[in-house]
Amino acid sequence: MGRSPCCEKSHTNKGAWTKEEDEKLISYIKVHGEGCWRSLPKAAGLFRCGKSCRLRWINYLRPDLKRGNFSDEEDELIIKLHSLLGNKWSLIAGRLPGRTDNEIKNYWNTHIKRKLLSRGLDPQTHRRRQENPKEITDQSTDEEPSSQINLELSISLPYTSDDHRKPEGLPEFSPMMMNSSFARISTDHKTLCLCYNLGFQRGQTCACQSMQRPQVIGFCRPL
DNA sequence: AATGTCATCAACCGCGACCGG
DNA sequence: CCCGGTCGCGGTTGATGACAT
Repeated sequence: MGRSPCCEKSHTNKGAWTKEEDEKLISYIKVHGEGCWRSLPKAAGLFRCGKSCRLRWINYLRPDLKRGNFSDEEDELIIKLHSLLGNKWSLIAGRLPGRTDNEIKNYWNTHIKRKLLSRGLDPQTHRRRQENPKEITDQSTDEEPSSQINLELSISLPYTSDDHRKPEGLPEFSPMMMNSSFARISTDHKTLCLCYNLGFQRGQTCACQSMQRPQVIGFCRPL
C-alpha cells in the first residue's frame, strides 16, 4: 500500500526545464492565472507533474522575482528573521520582496551559515558558540536580539480587537518585511498581530479577522 | 590539458495541513 | 467526524560550474 503518487510518473518529464516548457507554463499562467496545479500540466500541454510546475513558476518564472545577489541589508534581515522564526523559509521569504523560500533556504545553507560561524555564532540558536556549558549560562546579557526577546512562536486562540496592540519588548521590524504573510507571535503569553505592530490599522494589511481557522494556527495572510 | 574537489542552486521527495464531500 | 484529493513547506539530492592541483 502506501501513498498514491502525485502524478503519473511514467508520462512526466523530470529534471531541468527546457525553454519551451518554460514558455508554455508562462503563457498558460498569463492567461489563466495560478492555481489548480494538478490539472495545469495537461491544460498547458506540459508533461510535468503539477508540483513541478508550481515550483518552477514560484522559484524561477514569476515576473516579480528579484534575482541577483543578496544585499547586506537582506542578509541581516534574513538572520534576524531566522532568529525569530527558525527554518520557516516561506515566512522569511514573505518578508523579502522578490525572494523565494527556496532561494533563501539555499542562501542560508551556503552563505549565511558560514557568516554566522565566522562571527562565532551558532546558526541554529544564534547564540555564541561555547564549548563550556557554564559560559553559555553566563551569557544572559548577550547582545543578539533573539536573546532579548521571548521569541516563542505559539499556537493560540484568536485574539480580540484589544489584542491588536504592540506589547512591551516587541522587536522593531523594517518595512522590507511588508510583503506577503504575517506571523502572529506570542510574547509573554500575549498574542499579537505583526502587521499592526508595523503600524498598519486592523484590516489594512492582513486578513486576521477572516482567517478560516484562527484557533488552529497563528499565522495569517495579507489582504 | 586533465582530473579532482568544492560551492551553488534548481529540482525532487515526503509529509503534514487544508478543504470539500 | 472521516476520508481522499490537493497544496505548500522544508529537507535533501544531483547536475553544473568554478577553482585548485
